This record gives sequence, structure tokens and C-alpha cells, in this order.
Amino acid sequence: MGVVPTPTRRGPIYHQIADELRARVIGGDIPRGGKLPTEAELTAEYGVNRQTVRSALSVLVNEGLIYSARPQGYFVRDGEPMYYRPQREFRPQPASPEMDRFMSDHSDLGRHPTQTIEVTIVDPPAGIGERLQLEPGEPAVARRRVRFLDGEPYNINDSYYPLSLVQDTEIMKPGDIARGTNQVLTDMGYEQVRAFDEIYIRMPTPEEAERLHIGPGTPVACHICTGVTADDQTVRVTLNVLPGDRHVIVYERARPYDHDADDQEG
Amino acid sequence: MGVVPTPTRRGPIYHQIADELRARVIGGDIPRGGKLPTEAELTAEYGVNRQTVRSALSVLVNEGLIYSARPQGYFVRDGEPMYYRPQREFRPQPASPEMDRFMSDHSDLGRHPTQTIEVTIVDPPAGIGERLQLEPGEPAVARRRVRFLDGEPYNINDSYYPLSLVQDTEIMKPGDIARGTNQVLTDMGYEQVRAFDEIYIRMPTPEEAERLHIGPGTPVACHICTGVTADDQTVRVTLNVLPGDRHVIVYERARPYDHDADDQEG
DNA sequence: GAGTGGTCTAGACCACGTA
DNA sequence: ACGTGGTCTAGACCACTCG
Repeated sequence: MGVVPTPTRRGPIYHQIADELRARVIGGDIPRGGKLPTEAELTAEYGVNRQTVRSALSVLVNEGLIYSARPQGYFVRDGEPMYYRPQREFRPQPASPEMDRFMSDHSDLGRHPTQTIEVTIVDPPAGIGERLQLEPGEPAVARRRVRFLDGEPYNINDSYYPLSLVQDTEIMKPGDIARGTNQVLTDMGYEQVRAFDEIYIRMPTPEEAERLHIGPGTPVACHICTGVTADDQTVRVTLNVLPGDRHVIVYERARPYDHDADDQEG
Repeated sequence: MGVVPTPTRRGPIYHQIADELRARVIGGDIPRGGKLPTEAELTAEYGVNRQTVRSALSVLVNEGLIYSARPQGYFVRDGEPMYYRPQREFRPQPASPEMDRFMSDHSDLGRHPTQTIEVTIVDPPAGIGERLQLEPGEPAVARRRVRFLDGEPYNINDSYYPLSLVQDTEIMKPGDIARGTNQVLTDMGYEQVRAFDEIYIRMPTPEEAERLHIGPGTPVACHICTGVTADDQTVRVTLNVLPGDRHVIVYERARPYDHDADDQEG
């Protein structure tokens, strides 16, 4: 019944086929962006049913190693991720205050940044209300943005504010705010002096997958930033959703350190 | 042909079934840790073939929402992630220098931390050699650790050093180093004054999945830390692999900031 | 032994994009 | 028109764990 490529057959057939195809890809036999054999060819090559071949291929798709482009076939994934730099230090105002850092960072690189902004009053999603210290049922204002580079979605950036705080302020205005929303809050007497950052890693929800054009096998990082005033009042929660195939989160630490989860072993 | 649950049928049947089951889980009809109907029951309920039901369930498994525990059935995922805190600031030596931060952080919480350490001379994996500024073929020393909490794998922590730098030093010794490896390097005249951090998000390799007991639908964060001396010499690269279902990366920013990828919109 | 999910086969029809 | 992958059915055997 067909060629048995691995004499040491371990586990189900589709695992063996997936292992061999993975080795071909990683070993460079099939280059980046290259085309895999068709399902029919693999069916003949391994002498198994088409569904078995499909099971093997779906393993690699779910690993994010390959993708299918019907009806052209399966291809090895390619593409370098962008850099995502959480801001660590106080820095001077940018040259053009009407353009935010995302916009100015990327327009330098010859890429064309665009974004959509939408402001709504919402019942805050799970987790957001708690971080904003809202009573159950208390509404929040959501400034939702999707950012694009050269027309491709780059990330989701949704900021939430207590409605009681920002009602009838500039923050409710859809569209750019020249000063920046944090400055608006500062001018209102709510300067943020601390921020808590959390990064969760998970698979996208179907809604996120659609909003960001995320394919199978692609996780997202969920960066939640909570801004707090000197009075320990939470005035803002920002939710960033970053597709894993398009981002590297990078930052630099300028001071020496002695103890680090990375490398210290007492 | 069975009950059609959604009068507005969009897309393939297994998507519709997956959507309905997802709604049941998210809506709380099936609580955390609760059991889903069996494949046979769903087959009867929806009047479709078992493979169609399995396709729907595999969608939710790959989203990380449910898991299967044969032969008990499918269950809604549960479990709170641990905190992972990249160190940001200089901090004093811990009370017990022979125990690293991972160990002391978690023994406080009534969890039992353990780790395995293994030191080998290796041809550095892709990406590591470049970061260490090694010539092609030049070997590196790998200190590989897997850390456990209560016997369950928590993360992978592999540090790489140029062999030419650390040959015949304490770093080659498998097992704990009382001073800490960074202190050893400092005492050798290679104090690290800067570090570059990169976080990649992706699905685990099969080897990582096995080493860390990672189930389907669980992405990993890959935290790469590159330590540099005042002479711009790279003396260490650490590779952390964190399963997404067991970690939240958290940190606090103590200074105000005006421009931030999170929230600034000029 | 009974019931679960895991794997595999055989065959069929469809939607889609390219040629 | 053709070949691609996407979906679906029908039926079968297996390994495992539980009662």
C-alpha cells in the first residue's frame, strides 16, 4: 500500500506525514513561499486516503507553517513581522503633534499608514469594566481604532474611558484629537502618573480574526494598558490586539540589572 | 434532516454548529470546566454526520476554548494564567542569593517550584548565533532549563554564551551558580549594561509542545533577551518560551508619558 | 463490557480562480 | 473547462478509561 517513508513508524499515519512535510519545509527542501505537492499527489505518494493527507496538512496549517490558497494549493508561509514598541520612557513631543506615533513611526519607512476611528458608548466588555473600577452596568466610552499599513490591518487599538468622566468632552469626538487624549485628560485634572501593562497570548476570537484578516494558526497578543492618576483613579484602559504573524514586541533596557527572570539562577 | 438551529444559515454547517456551541460556552450555558454534549449527542441533535460535528468541535479546540479528555468527552477550558514579570529596574539582591527570582517568587505563593538544568556545547540554533555575533559554525554553550510549578512545566529558559568566552568557567557547570551567571560574567570583565528584549508570538513547535505539555490551540510567547556590554559586545542570549495559557506578561510603568502606541492619537 | 473520542477509508458534490 | 481545496456522508475499527 504505497511507499512507507519512515521505517520507524510512530503514532498515527497523518502525524508521520505531517512530520515529514514539516521536515521538508524546515530543511529548506520547500522554500519560503514555495508550493507544496497537491493533496492528490500526496495521496498517491503515501498511498493513503485523501482525508488522511488533509489531516496531516491541517496540522501544519494550525501550526502556522503553511496556508492554503485555493485553488492554487498549499504554500509555505512567508513574511517578516513588524516591530511593536511599547513606550517606556518620557519622550519629547513629536514634530507633528497632529499625527500620532503609530502614524509618524511608519510613514518614515515608506509604508502608508491609515486608521479608522469610531467612538461609541458601550457596556464595557468583560475585564475592562473591572479595570476601570466601574459599577456593574455603568457605561463607558470606547474609542475604537483599526490601524492599517498599506491597506492591510495592523492592529486593533481600543481605548475605554468612564462615561461619567469624559461626557461632553473632546474625547467623545470621533476623529483625531490634536492634543492627544492623554493631554485632554491631564487638562481636565486627571493626569496619568502610572500605567499597568499586561500582555495575554491567545488565539483570536472569530470577530478579531475577521477584523484583522487573521488566518488559521495565527495567535494574537492582547496588550492591555491601564492608566492611573496620582489619586489611584483609573481613567483609561487601552486594549491592543496584535496579530502574531505581523509583530515583534521589542524594547531596550538601558540599565544593568542583577536579577532577571531571563537568566538569573542564584 | 434534523433541527436547523439558526434560520439564517450562513457558511458551512460545521461553522454554524461551532458558532452555536461557542455561544453556549461564552454565554455561560456550559460553565467553565463543564462538559459538552458527546459527539453522538451532537450528531443526533443537529442531524448531521459525525465528521461534521467533529469539524465543528475541532474549530473550538483550535481556538483554545475547549479540550477533549478521552473517553470522558469535551470540556470547557479553565485555569488562570500565572504572572510573568520581565524585570525593568535595578533591584537589590534577594534575601537568598542561592535561589533565583523564579524560585523565590513562587515559593511565596504556596506553589512548589523546581527546575532542571542541563549544560551542553551546541551549534547555536537559527537566530541565536547571529544575536551572539558568532561566526558561522562557531559553537556556543547552552544552559537549558525547564521550570516547573507543582510538577507542571511552566516555561523553558535557555541561555546561550559564546564558547570562546565561557570555556573552563563556572558557567559550564551544570547546576546552580550561587552568584548568578550575570555576576560571573561581570567578574570576568563582561558586565552587561544594556539588554534588548524581543517577544514573538507563535504556535509552538512539536518539540516545545512536548517539553511544556502544551495542548492544541495554545500559542507561546518567545521572549528573547540579548545582553550587551559597554563595548557593544554581546555576551549572552536568553530564550524564554512561555505557554500562552499559563502566563500573563505584566509590568508597571512608573513615569508619566505623553506618547504611547496605546492611546495617543495626535 | 460499554461508551468515549481517535483514526482511516471510499466516494461524492461543491465553489472557486485560472487558463 | 479544468484542477484545486472545502465540505459532507456512510461506515468501520481502534485505544482508552470507567464502572
